[in-house]
Amino acid sequence: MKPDDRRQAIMDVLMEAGTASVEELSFRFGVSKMTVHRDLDDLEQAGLLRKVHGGASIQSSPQFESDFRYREKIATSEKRRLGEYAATLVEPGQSVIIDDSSTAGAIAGFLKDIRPLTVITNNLGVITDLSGVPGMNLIALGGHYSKRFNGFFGVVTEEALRSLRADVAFLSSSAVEGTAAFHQDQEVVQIKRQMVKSANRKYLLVDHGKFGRSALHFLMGLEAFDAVLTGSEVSDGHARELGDAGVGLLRIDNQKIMEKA
Amino acid sequence: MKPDDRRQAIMDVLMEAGTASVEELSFRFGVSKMTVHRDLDDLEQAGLLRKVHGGASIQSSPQFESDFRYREKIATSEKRRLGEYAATLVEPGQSVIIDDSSTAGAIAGFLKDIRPLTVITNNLGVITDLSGVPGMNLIALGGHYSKRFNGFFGVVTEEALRSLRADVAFLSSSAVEGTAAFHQDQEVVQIKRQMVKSANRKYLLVDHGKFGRSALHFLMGLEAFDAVLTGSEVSDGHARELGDAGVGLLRIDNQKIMEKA
DNA sequence: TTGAAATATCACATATAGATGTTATCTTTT
DNA sequence: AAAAGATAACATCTATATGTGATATTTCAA
Repeated sequence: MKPDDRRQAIMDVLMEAGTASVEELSFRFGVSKMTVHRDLDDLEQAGLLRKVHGGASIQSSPQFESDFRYREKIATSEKRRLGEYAATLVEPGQSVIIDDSSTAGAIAGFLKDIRPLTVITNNLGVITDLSGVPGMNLIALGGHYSKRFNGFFGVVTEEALRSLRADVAFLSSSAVEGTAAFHQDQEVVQIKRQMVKSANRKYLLVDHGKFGRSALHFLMGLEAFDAVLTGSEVSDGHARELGDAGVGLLRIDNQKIMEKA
Repeated sequence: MKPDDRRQAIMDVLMEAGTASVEELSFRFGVSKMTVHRDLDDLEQAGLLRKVHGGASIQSSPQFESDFRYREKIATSEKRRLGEYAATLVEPGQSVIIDDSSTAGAIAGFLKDIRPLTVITNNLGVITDLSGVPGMNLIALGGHYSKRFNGFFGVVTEEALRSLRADVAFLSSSAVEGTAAFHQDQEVVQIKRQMVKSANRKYLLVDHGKFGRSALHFLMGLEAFDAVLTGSEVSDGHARELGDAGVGLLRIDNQKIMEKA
């Protein structure tokens, strides 16, 4: 295991647990405490965690939470799982919309083998990821770049979307309360709404942590989506609530779908 | 000097001279012939050159020439020079269009200090380069991605451009013959033309090697540009030809402008 | 507040992977 | 076949990563 891999792994541990001791990390990765200290210093330098006496804890200010570098890491395993499953909903030859979220972005990696394929996105991560994949028709949505979301937004984006039509769209939102999705940014909301309009089938991908939270702007009701994909970790209460409202919910297990409500 | 730097440097030499001997490279970089061999093997593996007995020569099939990985490397110093000068034509607060070319792309690095600034581009290299620069309002033009040009093209791109207006545009073309610019790709031509329409001042940046060559599609007459920027290496004959036709030509020296025709 | 225990840091020693050079041997060119 | 060049195998060198033990700092309880 190389240093960089170990550091990534440390972040993964932190993302899960929120906090970890030097002792524990040292044992877990089979390296000295000194090495763990050096890793933590490095990661702290990069602004990814905060060292505390005895270990480290994850940065978690509100400002930090909405930073995409943070968001792209949290719940990585759940996101990968959702992404992997979502990719099975796509057939070769289709066109797919992917929004600016890191959750939807996780699909990109799994789409590389489904060719030919058209991918439409305003997500810079996805663009970088898929540019140069042979057999991949990559359509970028322009717009002004937002560092916070690592994507493109605005009238230009919206107009470009209006002239396009896709088979499937994969979106995410930062919060799900009751049977509606919410997002903290008006501009992002605009684009997501247009994406839904421009696609035949629509799926909302949200990790279980998003349930029961709210955000400033109403995005849309969940009934707008063909299905909501989330991790099996989601509480039965939330699952039932959606089921009662007639919203299709797919709880994705590590191996397969758990339940089709 | 690190291995990767040396390999890059070897490519630079090759780009200039077209061919180089192992002996020569070994001496020039102060390493053994064995090391040069290893470098060349590596670069050959990456498809960037062809080994021949005694040295290496550059890959130079027509297909390869129009590959952006190749284009982004040739005449680097001249391009940097043009880019650096071009940046002086931009004032803080303005909006700037940069096209898909690597020549125009070279401006990006020099624009980072001119803030605030709006940059409009379909060049993925520039987007990657400028995303995250604070004080920079980066507007990407969408469109379908072309690996060959590492940029975005098509109706979407064109439409986005139509709704935008910039103070300055920096373009390049693959050939200049007489007093007209040419390009090998129809789709690219479309976008460049719209860029010119969407900008107040327009500059064409071309390294001296582009003069006297031609390409499939007529792009536009040079009189459409406020000035043509090129290296001082350009022949007097070509310079005179432009001057006679009333086209503004700026020959950029290593230190300053040589001549203002 | 103070001192013992826990933890962190520092400076140096060691280990390791990658890069390079050398020489001998094989291959190509003429 | 001789000369030039390429390759292979091994030795050496170097930067980076890691570990160790000494020293400093922090924590917490008395």
